[in-house]
Amino acid sequence: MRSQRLRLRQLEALIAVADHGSITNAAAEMGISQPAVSRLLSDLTDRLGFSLFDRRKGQLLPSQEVRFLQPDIRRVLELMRQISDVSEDINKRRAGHIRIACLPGFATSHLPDVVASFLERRPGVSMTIEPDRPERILEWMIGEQYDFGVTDGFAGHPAIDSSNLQIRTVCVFPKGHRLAARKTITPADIGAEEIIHSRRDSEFFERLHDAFQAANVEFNSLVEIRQFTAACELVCKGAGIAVVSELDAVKYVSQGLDYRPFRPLVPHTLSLVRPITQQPSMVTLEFMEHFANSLRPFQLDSAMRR
Amino acid sequence: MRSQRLRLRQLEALIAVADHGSITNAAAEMGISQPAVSRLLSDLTDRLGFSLFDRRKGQLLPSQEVRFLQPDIRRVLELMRQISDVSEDINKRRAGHIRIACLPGFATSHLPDVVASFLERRPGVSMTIEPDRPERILEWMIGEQYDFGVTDGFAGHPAIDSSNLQIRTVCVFPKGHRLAARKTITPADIGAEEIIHSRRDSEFFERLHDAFQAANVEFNSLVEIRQFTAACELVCKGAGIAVVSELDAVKYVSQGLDYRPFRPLVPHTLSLVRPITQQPSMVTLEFMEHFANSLRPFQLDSAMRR
DNA sequence: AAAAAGTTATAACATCATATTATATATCTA
DNA sequence: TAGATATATAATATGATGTTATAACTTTTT
Repeated sequence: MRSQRLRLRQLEALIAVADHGSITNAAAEMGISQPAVSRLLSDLTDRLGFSLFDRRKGQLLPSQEVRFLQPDIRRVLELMRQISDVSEDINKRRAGHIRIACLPGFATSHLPDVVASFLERRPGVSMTIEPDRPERILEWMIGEQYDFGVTDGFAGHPAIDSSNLQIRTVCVFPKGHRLAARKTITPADIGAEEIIHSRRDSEFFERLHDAFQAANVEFNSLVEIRQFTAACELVCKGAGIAVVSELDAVKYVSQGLDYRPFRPLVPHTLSLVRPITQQPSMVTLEFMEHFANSLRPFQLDSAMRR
Repeated sequence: MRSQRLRLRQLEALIAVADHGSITNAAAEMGISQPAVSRLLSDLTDRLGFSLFDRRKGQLLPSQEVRFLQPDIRRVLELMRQISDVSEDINKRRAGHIRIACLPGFATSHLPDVVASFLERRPGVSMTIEPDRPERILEWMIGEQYDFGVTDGFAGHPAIDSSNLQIRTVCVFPKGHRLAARKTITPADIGAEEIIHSRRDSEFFERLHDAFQAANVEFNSLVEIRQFTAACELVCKGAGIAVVSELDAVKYVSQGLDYRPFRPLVPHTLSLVRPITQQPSMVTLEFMEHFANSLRPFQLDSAMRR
């Protein structure tokens, strides 16, 4: 008769009685009948093999043995409650963890706003953000180390699910610059300027350079740099001008930068990537949508492209 | 249908599947049938409200949501196992905690041996030992702060259960002392010696003093001190002689002390006390018996008293 | 593409845990 | 000791958890 498995319900009854001093009160507290609790306790006594309570003046006091076990028992019950609560939160998309890999520029310019607004109403959600080079971002995705990635000019890979977004680009210059007089800016307008631009082997540079060639304007290179944000910093300091994603440009208006649309349209291709094999968690899906929405105002939509 | 309470069994199944990659293996591991596990999981899915596993190449991989919950779930299962194990140990008297209050002398002389031999074969048992004055020991008992106490000359109290033991006493002197020539020592033998003795208001001093008076020998007081152990220390240093419990005397033979029985019999009364209201834990009962046994060799039994 | 092998889900049912109500028994209070 | 209160036991209902049998689905092999 040294019976069965230890039951959670028995432990709940034990703690209820310890806390309320009588089986009757414990039963009321648990919302079940007194005999139910009585039997839970007698079963538990059989199971554990020692007496659980001493009766003193009508009060049931936990035995020394029970007192010794109580902390662990309470921890179990607390953890069960917590698991329940957290799974509730997961359903409300209020708990979980999202691992994001992105370009370094993104981690400092656009992403923080998006992340902050996302987390604001989701107290149980946490994130890991890993800024790195595009090649590493792809590795993270393939290895399923991260749930979601932001990179640019992604060519495609069998293990990676991606969607490319065309982001509007603008010509940036220091506030008060002569270019501020123009409504849009063309290669011809900036032939005389020194240009800060992305790497020569990048897809975006190639497209920008083509635009200058087509307009028969010389491309006057000053600095080659990876990140649009760094280019903006340099422009702010008056080092030169640049054509960058509008996404980055807007962050620098408060720091003395001004910008105008660049024509012809030379969009910057942003790639949202994720591991194809792994089913993303619900909260990750929600974040990806949230992120995509945050880019919508900067996207080159069909209306504009015409 | 967002059903019932979270079941332990469901969590066990979840972890088994996560650990063994398939429902079939998990079922084998748990020693139950495959459909049983299948149903536990489907019930749990209903309960939690999100999918638990992604199938990839025939392997079941835990979903992101499950991975997020896994640490807590494992902790619950581990704690349940632990509660089971500890309660086993309690039954074998191998786990528990015993709070002992005793006279300061006891804490350094007799008790350590008894405690050490008791704990040796009981890995899960821990103790609190509080050395204090007799008055405090009684307070501890009345307040149920401690499980067991050792004091002396206890008069009785409605909240305290006690048993008094008569411990043989001996006359102690430095090795090589002239008294070593005698087989037993009487007041007449030590009339010339300076005596180190317990407090004048103690029951034991009174009885000792009476013995001297009955023998018509002057009691030559040198030092009055609470503890027998302290008296032994002084005797070792050659300060004088003393009549102390044999219990304490034996600890000092290795430190240059010698002793002989004292006549007439003036036993020292040791009191073992415990709170009367509180049922002691099984391991405490066992310790009290162990402790009483350890005193038996020093007890004045009826055979000796004649 | 079909067959074979393996895995999982569903159905029908047995058993045990956990609840109920009714009632006997024990314990406390006056 | 009587009455009030608390607890245990009995009879029974229901849900959780198990079983076996079998259908449905996947993956691998032919």
